[in-house]
Amino acid sequence: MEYSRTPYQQSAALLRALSHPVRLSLLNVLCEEEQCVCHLTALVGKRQAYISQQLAELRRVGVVTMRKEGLRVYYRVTDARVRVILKSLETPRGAQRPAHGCECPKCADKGG
Amino acid sequence: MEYSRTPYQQSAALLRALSHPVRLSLLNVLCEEEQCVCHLTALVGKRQAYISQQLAELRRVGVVTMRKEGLRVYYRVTDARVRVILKSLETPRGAQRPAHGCECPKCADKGG
DNA sequence: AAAGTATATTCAAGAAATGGAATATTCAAG
DNA sequence: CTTGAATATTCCATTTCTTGAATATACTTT
Repeated sequence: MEYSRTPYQQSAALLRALSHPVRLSLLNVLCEEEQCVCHLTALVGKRQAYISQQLAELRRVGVVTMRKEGLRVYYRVTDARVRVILKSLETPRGAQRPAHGCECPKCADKGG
Repeated sequence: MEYSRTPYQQSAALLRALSHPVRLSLLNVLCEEEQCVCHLTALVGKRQAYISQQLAELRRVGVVTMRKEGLRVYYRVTDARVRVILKSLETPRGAQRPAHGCECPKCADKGG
């Protein structure tokens, strides 16, 4: 698992953790404010064990943190990027400016 | 595969397409401006067929579009969310305000 | 139409994610 | 220390992702 050469490895791992319907809905709630597991379980409408699994996944990449208080466990978002990303998902798609010619390194800068 | 109830399904698919080191590096280049496949291949340093595979994946979720011009094929980003997300990945993590009590629907709003 | 170039697609095997079931852990109360 | 409640973890079968290899397609030139 020698997976840490490109700077994209870590970003990819973050995005992968987010790229799941249930985890997204969890984060969406958590982005507002800290919540306990029972709340999250009720909101998402899945088994508690399953919710815990998904929360563990989110912890694994460090986007949420848990805090115990008696029997309850409270989760909250600890990575600001999550909010930006979740918010951007609501954004309309939008397009981009057209094109221009090609200046491949393969074509122009070919001196290996 | 009856997977289209939550609005998160589609967002998750988008994020999943992005959550890959090679695809991220492709998008990073494409976010600047349109590029041809040979350019992308040279930049990323992988086999051409492989790059095409990843570009196809990105096309599948609609974040890039291809345009033919002779033998060359030019790709460009067509989903504004991609830029926001990629940019946010460079952002420092940042933390969040503390906590408060719990008001589970399970606890308070229990009238099922 | 044959040959060459740039790019796309298909196939398959190994790796990883998914989600259910059972079970373990932790804390509070008695 | 036993019981019960809230949450976490482990195990496993199934599905999905990954990526190399081979091959196909599309366009240009001759």
